[in-house]
Parts: sequence; C-alpha cells; structure tokens
Amino acid sequence: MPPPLEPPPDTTAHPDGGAALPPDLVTVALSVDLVLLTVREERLQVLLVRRGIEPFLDRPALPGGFVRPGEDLAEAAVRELAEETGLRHPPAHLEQLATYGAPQRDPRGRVVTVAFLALAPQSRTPIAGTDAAASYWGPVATADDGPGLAFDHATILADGLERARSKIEYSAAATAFCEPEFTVAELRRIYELVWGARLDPRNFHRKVTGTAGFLVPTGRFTTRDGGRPAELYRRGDAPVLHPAMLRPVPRLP
Amino acid sequence: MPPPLEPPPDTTAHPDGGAALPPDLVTVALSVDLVLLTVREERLQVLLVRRGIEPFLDRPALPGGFVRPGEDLAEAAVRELAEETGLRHPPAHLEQLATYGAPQRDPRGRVVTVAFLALAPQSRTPIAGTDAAASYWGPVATADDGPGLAFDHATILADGLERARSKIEYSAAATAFCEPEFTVAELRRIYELVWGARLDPRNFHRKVTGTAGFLVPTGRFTTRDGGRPAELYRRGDAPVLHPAMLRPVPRLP
DNA sequence: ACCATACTCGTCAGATTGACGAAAACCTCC
DNA sequence: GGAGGTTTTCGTCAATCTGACGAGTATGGT
Repeated sequence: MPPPLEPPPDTTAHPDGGAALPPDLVTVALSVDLVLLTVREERLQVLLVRRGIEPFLDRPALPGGFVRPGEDLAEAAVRELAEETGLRHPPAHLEQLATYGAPQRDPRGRVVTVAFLALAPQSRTPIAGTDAAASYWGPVATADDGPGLAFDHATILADGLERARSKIEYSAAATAFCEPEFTVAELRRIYELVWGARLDPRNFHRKVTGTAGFLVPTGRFTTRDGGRPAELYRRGDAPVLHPAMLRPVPRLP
Repeated sequence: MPPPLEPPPDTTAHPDGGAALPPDLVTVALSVDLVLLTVREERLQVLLVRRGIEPFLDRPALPGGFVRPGEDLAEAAVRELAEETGLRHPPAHLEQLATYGAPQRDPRGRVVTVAFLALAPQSRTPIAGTDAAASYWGPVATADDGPGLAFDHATILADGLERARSKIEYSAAATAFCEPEFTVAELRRIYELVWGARLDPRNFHRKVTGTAGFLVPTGRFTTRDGGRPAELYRRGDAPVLHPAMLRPVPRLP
C-alpha cells in the first residue's frame, strides 16, 4: 500500500494579502495526454506508447505525462511531444482538446488529464524516443483493437479523431499533415484518409485553389506523384475556410 | 501566512497491484467555472458573481467553485449551476469549454479551472441565490468594463462568447436560449443578439423551417410578438445543422 | 373601418456544389 | 521513338443554396 503522497500543492508563500485556498480543498494530480495524428503508409495513424509500469502495464496508451510546477498546460504538451518524438519545434497544429476528470479514471487516485490534439507530417516525427522508448505509430482504425488502450484513452482518441475530422472541414488544419511544400493531390489524400471517403480530384482542386488564403502557389512543379506534373503549394495564412469544405456524407443520414 | 494545505490527494487505498503515483508529484486545486449565457432585456447577458473574499474582493467573476472528491467535472458544473441560479434541471445546453492552468492565474497557488459553457432561457434562471447571493446578470458587451473580471475570467468569457457564436452556426444550440415553445421571430432575435447582426426575417424563416430536424411545428399560434399570429415551434432532434447557418459577416474581412 | 405591425409565401439573380468530359504533360515499356 | 497509362488541370452543366426584395395575410390598436 503506497504511503500518502507528498507534497501538498505549492499554494503557500504567496504574498497576497493573506488570501489562501480553503484548507479542506481536494487536490488532484494533473497530466497532459496527446493525440498526435499523422498520415503514414496511406493510413491515418496515432502515436502510442507501451506502458512500462502499472497500472495497465504493457498496454498501449496515449503519450503524456504529469504537468510540472510552474508549467502551463500547452507548455507541458509541447514538452511531452518533444520527449516522445524528438520533435524540435512545436507542431504545425496543436490545440487543446478536452479535459477528462472522472473520479475513477486512474486506479492510483484522482488524476485529471488535459488532452491535446496535435497534427504533424510524417517527416517531423522521427520518434527518436528518449523518454518512453516504446513509442510507435498505430493505425487509428485498429488502435482500440487488441489489448485496448489504457485508462480512458480510447475515449480521448475517439474525441480527438472526431475533432480532427471536423477541424479540417472549416479550417486549413489539414495542411499541418503536409510537408512545407505539397501538391493538391497530396492534400486531397490527407482529406480522404482522415475522412475515410473518396473525393473527386477535379472538384477538390477547384475548391482548394479557389478558396482565398488556403494555398499559396510556388510556381514550381513536381512529378513525384506520377503523371502530369503538379504544382507545389505552401500553406496560406487563412485560419478558417470560407465557405467550409464539407464531408461528403452528411452527419445525419 | 497560511499553513500548508491538507490533505494530499486521495490517491491511496486503491487496491491496484501496488501501483502508486510518483511521490514527487505536483498536485493542483481543481475548480470549474461557468460561462452561463442568456438573452434578457434584448441583450446577451452573462451570469456573474461579486467576489466576497480575497483575492479580487468585490470584483465581478464567473460563477464557479472547487471540484469535490468523487465528483466528475460535468457533475461539478451542474452542481455549481444549481447553487448559483437555483436551476433545478441541467440546462438545455452545457458543454465543456476549455481548461485554464497558467501557473500564476490564481495568486493563492496552483489552481486549474475547467470552464463550461451553458446556455439557458431567461425563465429557468431565477437566481434564487443560495451560495453566492451576489450573483447577477451582466451584459456581455460591458462585462469586462468597469472593475474588470477576476483572475483570467475575461479570457474565459471571451472564449465562451466565441464558442457560443460559432456553435449556433452549425448546431441547434440557439434553441437552448428559448422557452420550450417559441416563434421563428424569437429564435431569430436570439441569433441577432448573439451575433450582433441583423438578419432578414424572410430568409431566416425559410432557412430554419426548411432545415430538417431543426424545428418541430406545434400547429398552434401566438400573437405575443404583435402583428400576424406566428406559429409556435419546439426544438427538433437534429444535433447539427446541415447546411450550417453562417454569420453574415465572414470571419475574415 | 383604417392603419401599423409582423408573419409567411414567392421570385429572381448570383454563388456554390457534385458529376463528369476532355485536354495537357509527364512516366514506363516495347 | 512511339504507344499506352497515369495524373493534373481546365471546362461544362444541372441542382442547390443564399441574399435581396416584393407582396399577401392576419392580427391588434385607434
């Protein structure tokens, strides 16, 4: 049986007119968890780690860790991301997803976790694993098969996927999956794999090139996709798309 | 100077194979804050409380409080909502907004808060104040004038407003502001006040009555708005609107 | 009875989408 | 070096949706 935990929250020694938190306050351990998505090998994949300790020993889990003193939430997320992937710079897209705090979600005690959604191209996530060397990419389609994710991470992953699918509808976030320069077809492949749907290449081309601020043409071309050379584009500066690019199958059948 | 806080997190006495949280773990106090919006007196208003204790004594703040042991986050939000407004049932719309955990956001120590967004009709928020008797409605346009909101609540309020403005675009959440039965004009007034924009009554009528699952006609009529009798509607069961109802002024001017 | 008010239905041009034809510009293979 | 395959890119066309606005309908007030 583990001993009672130390220390209490560092809520003292603040020069503030004698104001203090209530003495009977419940405190919780605070962690961040990451839903880091990328497109690899023609599939949407998520970064997972194999847990090296109890509970859920050897089970797959989302990468994450505890927030440190004096650290902001997004700061902790960026740090964990760097530790788990060797990622130098913050990813092109990182946003807070939601917070999960069910009382029994961690059998060790009250742990509340703030989940973040990150999107990154394959090239910038070498997984030079330092902290949890057991990190690996898992296809999202089967990520919750097999042993099953630790804690409530299956729920977090599902929420992250839904957020990603929805986000690329009305924002340019899908470019976060791409290399700095990419073709329209590569971007279309992102949409198709994230949504799990086929898109018409001609209509997609018209849409993305016609939406102001979405793509910036470079004037250079590549043939890496085979066929006729395709122009290379860079991300534009439009944070939102107007009008949105809607998923083919409406939400209500 | 306040004494060190007790107790440490209740992370012990869990029968779980001896797994325990790390002993040097940072713990935080956890609170929920509410952005409760309603439409009153032809204005979009937010529920505020005047703080009765330090820090930020007598300053306006968002209603909220600390999460209790064994309590889930949404549960704590509903409880606080009931305590601050006398609201019996959970509001028609309640969703997690975001979590704010900057290290210095509370001068008393490390307090992380999970903010919720709630939308309610005026009739169901009598403010039979029990807990913080000093709760009151403030117009959002001037809510951050005057003394200024406590803590980072101005940021939370701004995020909540943006979420609400965006949410009613692609979901039927605006009906959460309405009484159980309402006219198209009353719903249109909601949109106009939340967005701060004029909408054409004829196009709005066509849009909301033509979107499947948005409104359910009751067959009954009212003349409470003056003029020709208007049909009364109830909320439909469509969680999302397809296509969305877009704000008149695009996000990027 | 008349008028002001507000709801509801219609019309019409412009924008956007989905489906699809077809040309352009590369590749590989024979 | 040409044939055939692949992929990008440009157009066309009908259907749908939006924004602007005209007009009729059904009340309440004076």
